[in-house]
Amino acid sequence: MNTDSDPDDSAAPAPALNSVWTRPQRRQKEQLTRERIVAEAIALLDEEGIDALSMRTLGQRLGAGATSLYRHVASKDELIELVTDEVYGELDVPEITDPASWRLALHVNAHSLRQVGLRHMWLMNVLGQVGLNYLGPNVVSVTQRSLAILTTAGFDMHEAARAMSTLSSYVIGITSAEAGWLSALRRRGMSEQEWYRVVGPQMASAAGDAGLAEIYLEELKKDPMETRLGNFVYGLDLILDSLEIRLAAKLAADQKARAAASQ
Amino acid sequence: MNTDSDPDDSAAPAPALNSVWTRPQRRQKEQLTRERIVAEAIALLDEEGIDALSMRTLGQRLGAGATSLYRHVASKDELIELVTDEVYGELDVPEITDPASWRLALHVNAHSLRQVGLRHMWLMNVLGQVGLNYLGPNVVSVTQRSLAILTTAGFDMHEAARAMSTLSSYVIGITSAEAGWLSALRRRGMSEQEWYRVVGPQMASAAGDAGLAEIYLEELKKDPMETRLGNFVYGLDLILDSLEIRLAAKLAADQKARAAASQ
DNA sequence: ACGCCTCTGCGAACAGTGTGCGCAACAGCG
DNA sequence: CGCTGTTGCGCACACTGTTCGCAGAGGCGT
Repeated sequence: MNTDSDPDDSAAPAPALNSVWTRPQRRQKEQLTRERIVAEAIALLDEEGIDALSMRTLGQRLGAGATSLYRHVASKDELIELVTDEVYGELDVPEITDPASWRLALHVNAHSLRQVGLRHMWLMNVLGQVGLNYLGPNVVSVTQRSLAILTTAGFDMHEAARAMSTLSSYVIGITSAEAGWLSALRRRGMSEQEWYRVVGPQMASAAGDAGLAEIYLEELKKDPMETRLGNFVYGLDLILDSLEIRLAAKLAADQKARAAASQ
Repeated sequence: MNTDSDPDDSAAPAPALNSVWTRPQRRQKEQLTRERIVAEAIALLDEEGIDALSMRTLGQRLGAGATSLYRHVASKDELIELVTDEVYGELDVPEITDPASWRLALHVNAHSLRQVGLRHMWLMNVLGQVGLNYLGPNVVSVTQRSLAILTTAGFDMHEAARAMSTLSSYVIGITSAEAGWLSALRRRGMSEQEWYRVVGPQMASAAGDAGLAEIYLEELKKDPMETRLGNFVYGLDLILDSLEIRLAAKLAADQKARAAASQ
């Protein structure tokens, strides 16, 4: 179009410094895919926390522009939905055939959920906000397999759903608190002992009663990670104990009914 | 400075239309205080949800500029902390003298927490994100009084703390899911029945097994609010049952030890 | 080999966000 | 009257999520 000093044959229509060399050869680097985006988002979330996840920084880490992501993901909310489902795939939900092993299976299941929640500290946040609105394949599969544990144990579908709701509410609730606590510590760059030392006196003074502070001071002596695990197991066993009792009662009632029917 | 047609005596130093009448007489309207800010923030949160809370809109509702709020509140996070503590004041934590009435007291306590969480649907979100890092007066007071229920029941401080953690984790977890569910519905402007009708088939097709969808279809027939309350009570009783058993065991052991000591 | 057509990436832009800075107006004091 | 400390706020900055229209590239039919 315009006659510039460039000896190139085909004239550049735009600003002149757009030769073959300066121009980025885009398709060289691997393509942007939904899988790559989700994987990188998880990495970013794990490293920097949920506040650090922005489309621009995520795009940067992928060597792409921010808006390019929208070709593969409709919105940030949808991305979070995808990411959540992906992480749900890490859950360990044992399949059982022997009805008697239901308790162990639930134990493993609960611990697995807690571990995943602590590995990805943003997860519990998201789960709390969303309830059970996400219907990704992994979420659905996990729910089904979890329910299967309880139904093969002998619960009917109705009670199995309620029991599962109780159990996962508890695990999500307590792990959410744990993750929030740990990431708050990380943000401030403190260890748990340091924090207790700082806030213990403050707490003791705020409370006329010394009862609360007493516990905190006691925690100082033990390994905090171990303490939290102990607390988790305490509540878990509380729930499982009750389930065991109800199951026994139900099985006895069923057997009685069957005996009465056959007679 | 400039000679305009205004017969006013004192010349305006800045753009001319700054007379005594156009100038807002600020101190007429009641002052901005931390209490007013917190109260209005709660109102805004309840009406529009947590995403709608911005310093600008909050300032607007108070008839003030956005940055004026920062004279009374250090940051938005601190505001949320204040708001959370304020709402904690709504909780009903019965004080008991008769050790035998612990179960009723915890029942009331748990229901109260759920009600507050449903009244302020943003609360559970915040609680999940934060664990027990907020140390406002109401939060501390509630924690103490909740623990008091369990200690007067006969638990030692250590187990009381664990039991309380279990209980509140469960309530927060399940109420968080419930609130997330309800506010998602409100955002879409659907009733619960409508949603089940839409998503039920989708769910049934995603799951090869029809077990999951079966429950959802069953829910369609009953009052959803009642169903959710039933689910909540189921899990609550699960936990309280176990606590009752442990308490009985502990009391028996204590009595035995006392008898052995006195003999 | 050419033209075309769909797909993918991206720069610019828009409306909003939380928040620091410095200036103006006021209340209460001496 | 002036001084001083408190309170409100306009401006500005660095971000955010998201839309739009354009520019290349790959694949296809002819």
